[in-house]
Amino acid sequence: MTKARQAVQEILDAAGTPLCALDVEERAGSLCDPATIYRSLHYLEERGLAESFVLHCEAHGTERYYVSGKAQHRHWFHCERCHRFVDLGACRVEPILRDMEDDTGVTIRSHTLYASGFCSACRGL
Amino acid sequence: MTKARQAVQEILDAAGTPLCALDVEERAGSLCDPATIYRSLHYLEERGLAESFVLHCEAHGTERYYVSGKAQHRHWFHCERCHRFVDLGACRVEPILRDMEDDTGVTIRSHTLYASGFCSACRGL
DNA sequence: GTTCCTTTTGCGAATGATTCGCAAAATCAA
DNA sequence: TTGATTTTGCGAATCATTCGCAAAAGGAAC
Ligand SMILES: [Mn+2]
Ligand SMILES: [Mn+2]
Ligand SMILES: [Zn+2]
Ligand SMILES: [Zn+2]
Repeated sequence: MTKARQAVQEILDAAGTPLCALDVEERAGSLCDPATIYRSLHYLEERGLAESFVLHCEAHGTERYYVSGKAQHRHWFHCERCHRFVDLGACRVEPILRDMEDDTGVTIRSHTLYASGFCSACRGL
Repeated sequence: MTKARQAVQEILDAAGTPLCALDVEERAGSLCDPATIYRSLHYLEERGLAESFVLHCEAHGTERYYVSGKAQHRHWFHCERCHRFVDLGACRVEPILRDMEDDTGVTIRSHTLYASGFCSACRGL
């Protein structure tokens, strides 16, 4: 584990919310080059130490977000107004996916689920 | 409804699988400029005539896929080997999302769910 | 701690999907 | 028709991400 990879891992572990590459860069300061951030994220994801999903938000465009792979697999909500993520808790769709596998014959190795709308703070605005 | 928008709508309605912008372009032939394809897709999505999701596949990178908004809302599986989509059937996660709303206080306006792995044809390779 | 080999990094250039600016073309309403 | 509004084509610009490559770092025997 190199210094850069270690730092990225710790940033994700401590975040408590999905981070895009730029978020990680900011938190890493001048520790390493942006390209190394990307490479470290890939490195961690390949080894299951990080997970990612791609979210499209009207305001920010398409961005890939990363979370630590050390926490329990969970899903996220993205607020279209304040652009914060809300933790929706541990994954509840595994049984449904298993049904879908039975129905269609596919073998599911991974899935992406996220929701968007307004968080409770932004709802009445 | 202009000629270009009409054509894009018909392409999505007839597709039976999610299409990326390039797929739509190919099917539209020289009917219009690529920029007009993108603009038409946005136009249709704003009006609920199309839906999209962003999928990241190791082999193809990050791409946005569109489906007709006229069919029932459903979810898709993406094969990591042959890169075809398999229809997973009508959405089954609405009740779970409603529970998540109750648990967290967020208001969900849309959600994205897709799975990936190997389709039945690619499984034994 | 020197030597040789493998891996990682920085830096700048390239990519590729998508978006923009703007003037021409098409639509629409009166 | 006419003038206003919307849409389109085309090329340039964006922007996140990736690449190429040479320098730097790390590692395992001598
Ligand atoms: Mn956002
Ligand atoms: Mn693919
Ligand atoms: Zn909010
Ligand atoms: Zn397949």
